[in-house]
Amino acid sequence: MDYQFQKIEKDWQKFWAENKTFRADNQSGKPKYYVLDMFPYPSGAGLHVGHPLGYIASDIFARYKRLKGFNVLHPMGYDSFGLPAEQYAIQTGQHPSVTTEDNIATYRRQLDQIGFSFDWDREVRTSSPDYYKWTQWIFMQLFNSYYDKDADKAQSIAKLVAHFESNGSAGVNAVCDEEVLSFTADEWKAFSAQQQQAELLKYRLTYLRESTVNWCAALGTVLANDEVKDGFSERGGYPVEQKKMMQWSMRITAYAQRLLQGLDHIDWPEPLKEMQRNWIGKSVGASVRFPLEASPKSSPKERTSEEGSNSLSFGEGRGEAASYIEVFTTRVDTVFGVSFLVIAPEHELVAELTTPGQKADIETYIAQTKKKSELDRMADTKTVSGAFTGSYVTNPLNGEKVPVWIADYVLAGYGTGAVMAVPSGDQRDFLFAKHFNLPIIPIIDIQNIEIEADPTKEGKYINSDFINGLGYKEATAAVVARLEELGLGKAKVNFRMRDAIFGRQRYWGEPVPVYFKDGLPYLIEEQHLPLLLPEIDKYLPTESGEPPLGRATDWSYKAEGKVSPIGEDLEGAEAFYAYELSTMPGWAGSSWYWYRYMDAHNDQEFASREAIEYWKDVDLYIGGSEHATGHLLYSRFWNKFLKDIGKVVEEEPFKKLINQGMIQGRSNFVYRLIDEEGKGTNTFVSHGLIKEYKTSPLHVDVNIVENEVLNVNKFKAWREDFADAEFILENGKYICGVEVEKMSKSKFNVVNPDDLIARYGADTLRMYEMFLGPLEQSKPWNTNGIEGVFKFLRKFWKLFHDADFNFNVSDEAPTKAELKSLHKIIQKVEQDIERFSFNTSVSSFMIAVNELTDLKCSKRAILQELVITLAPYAPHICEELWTLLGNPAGTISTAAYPIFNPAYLVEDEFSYPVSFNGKMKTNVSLSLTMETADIEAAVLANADVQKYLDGKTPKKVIVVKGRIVNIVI
RNA sequence: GCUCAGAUGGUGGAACUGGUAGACACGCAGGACUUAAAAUCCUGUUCCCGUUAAAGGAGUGCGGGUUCGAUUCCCGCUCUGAGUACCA
Repeated sequence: MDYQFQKIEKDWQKFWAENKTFRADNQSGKPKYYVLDMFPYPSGAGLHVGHPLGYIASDIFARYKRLKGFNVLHPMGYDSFGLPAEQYAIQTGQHPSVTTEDNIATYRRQLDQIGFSFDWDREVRTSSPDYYKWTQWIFMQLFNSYYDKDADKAQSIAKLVAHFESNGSAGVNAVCDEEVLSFTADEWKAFSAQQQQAELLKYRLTYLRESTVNWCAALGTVLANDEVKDGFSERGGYPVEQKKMMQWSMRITAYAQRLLQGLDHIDWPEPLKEMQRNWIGKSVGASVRFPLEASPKSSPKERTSEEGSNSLSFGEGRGEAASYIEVFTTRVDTVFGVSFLVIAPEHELVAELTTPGQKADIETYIAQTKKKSELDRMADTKTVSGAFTGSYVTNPLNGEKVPVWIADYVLAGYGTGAVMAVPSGDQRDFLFAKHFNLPIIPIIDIQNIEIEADPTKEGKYINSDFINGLGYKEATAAVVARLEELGLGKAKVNFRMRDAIFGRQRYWGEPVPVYFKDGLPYLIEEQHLPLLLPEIDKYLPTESGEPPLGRATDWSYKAEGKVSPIGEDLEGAEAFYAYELSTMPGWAGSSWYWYRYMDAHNDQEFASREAIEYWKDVDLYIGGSEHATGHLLYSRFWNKFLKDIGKVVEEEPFKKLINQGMIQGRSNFVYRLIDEEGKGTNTFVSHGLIKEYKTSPLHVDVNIVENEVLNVNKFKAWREDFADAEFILENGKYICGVEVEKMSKSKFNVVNPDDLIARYGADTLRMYEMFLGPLEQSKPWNTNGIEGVFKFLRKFWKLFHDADFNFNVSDEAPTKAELKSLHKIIQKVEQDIERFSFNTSVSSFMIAVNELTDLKCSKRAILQELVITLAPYAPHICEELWTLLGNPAGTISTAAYPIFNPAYLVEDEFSYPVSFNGKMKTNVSLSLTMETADIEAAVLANADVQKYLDGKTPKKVIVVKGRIVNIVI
């Protein structure tokens, strides 16, 4: 039979499913290997040809590892909570779970067609209650934990309570809100339960607080920083504004240092690690307090907690007048160059600092900055603007009077929202000083500040009191020491990363397992998990602007017992408490899912101890780099937390990570002829001739174009108005234009894997996706060339068959040449897979099959091994041939990868390339056992070489044994 | 602006540690088979000069450098893509 891929592929996919060929066991004598793909959000559009790229690569790797004797865990699931299903629900009234279900069915069908070796018994769906029960459970553990800086890990909140009970707040070194109370043990005990709860909330790893959020009115929800691009929502492109809201947050900043350090120990692409480093944004510097002019010197040592908190930290606490402004600086050595202070327009002290005389100015300026959108503010970095408050602070080291300004180049969200301006060393301060005529004080002898600021660290200090004459390092140390002595500053590490907002005003997400009592949040009891998403009448905010869950009629909790059903006797109604109305964000379910695969059906734990200790972590994770600062950071955070509380064993979840490149679209164009009146005609000009005519380009469906040649008949059938289109051809063909764009329906450049599989089969698709180029490189999809891979598989099939397609394999002993071809490919594929260079192994397979075809090789000894090496790439055809070779069905998946024998590659002769001054001219074939001196003599004696020498004596002859001869003349 | 990645034939790409640049495939051209087409097979295909062959010259974004020898290493520049954006 000819290569009948459709039948073969269907048969084997059925066989794998029925026999659970790829089921992984949680115990095995084999070493474990965990290959994970980033699970997809099941969108309504289904898979396009770009999606499976990473899945194919990981599948090849997983299948290869099985052949290499590993117990491989290779699961797949769905990140099935998300906005699109909800948007669709709003439009159609259809429950998101219904559309999600449908979309998953489509995904599953498409995935199955490609022949992946997933263990489907372990499938997870983040929107399934069996799954989100454990997402909620992890949330509860976070709520019940705080970060102890001395132990440098998360600890049970009970431990903190015990500390408060015996020692009060003294000696607590924890990551917390900036405004925590100082109290004794007795005072703590005297607090009401409510006061205690309010205080503990300031320490919990997930907590509620009023924060400035990215509010997207069009989507009706808040967005995480990584979901906002240039002031617009990443999804949909709607405007995003800053708004203050009560929000659940995750204290990820507690882990900033560990998240940073962990990067040094994982095998991830360097650019991705760099992105995380930038996102975390560690800067080492100092905090410095500038006392306010009029007020008496503060006694700042009483403050309990600003350390480690990343948030704004102003004043002495609530209700009291501030006595200083705190700034963060990375150049504390330049403190004698401070000629003014700048605080953000949103800074808490602005009103207090503004003198009556300056009030009008300041108010005008604030109004002006408020009007500017986030986008304008970012785009416009050149215009200098600001206003003087009228107040002064004192330089803590030289007592000089320093004016306080406000300006929008200082961001409220970073550091303390205030900077000490050193115009001689900082370009922004320099421009500001020039613009407003403020003094610019040189502080380093070699500084050149004629035209711009000079941030040098070289040279000696001048105009700088006790550090005059010192160098950078000593000066910094001396200034910090003096500030500490004065109690007006200290060395400080600042992180740019903020705590992550953990709530969406949306329906289609995990409910937060929290109810409210007297305005404070409490966890529901663990036995009541999962807290199921309630049914609601429509998926919109309530009339009063509450999130959609506010529409649920029975959305409350009875602490001692059960969830209140509607219409229940209202006796004891005061014991029913309202649930949280927001739901968890998209990243909640994806921040731990790799553990659920380890033990997907466990209803006692998120995964059993045994399963976690066996599988430990993900050995290879493949996915897109777009998740660099979202999913991949949050997952590392949750993993570290789970490690801290002893639930998992590894500090980092993903040992090795590979980013597959994005597949871009490749659009084709036709060119409509424009007539004299400037109107479009129904005549189309071939691309090569468009310079001679007036035309306008028009996207054309790439599926009716082959090798840039338009199928004219299909084009006429494509759209009614083209039915009687006419064409101006070149060489009898209509050639289309080409452009690389995003793959999207509106550009008619979407290529569907289903169509390609129907035409060429999954094995061809798999190999072609790999053949396209290096996995990590982004590239446009181009179906041109898929024929080459298809031909290769047919040729491969033919090796096992005679001219009439009868299966025909001989048991003759292989020749040296055949063994050489085989072992070349065994070695090559092994090396290529280990370095994830799948495209080069496809070429090598082609070379091997070409060679064996030329050798007319049909020997079992060769082909049986070749089939195993190809099986990870083209599993269906290999299963079929493996069975035809007489092996039990399905056993190729666990066959042993052939052992490479270098002896078969040993050559005794080598054709030395001989170059003259580095330019290759001729070859001389010599024995590989020859020594350098003999090679030189033999080469020089060669007739061709003599000809090139043309009687000249070589100046030098370089001989590299087994490689090259270079003659210098 | 900063950070990172990249630039090789008509196209996708290969060349792994500095050692024959262009493997493999597409496309194109020519040929075989065929009444014809499709399919299949064979040959050629970096560019320039050359009637063919030979011979010669140029050549991995641009300009320099190191080296017997550079796509590979170093310096400077241009362009493309990604991330980030007044981070004090």
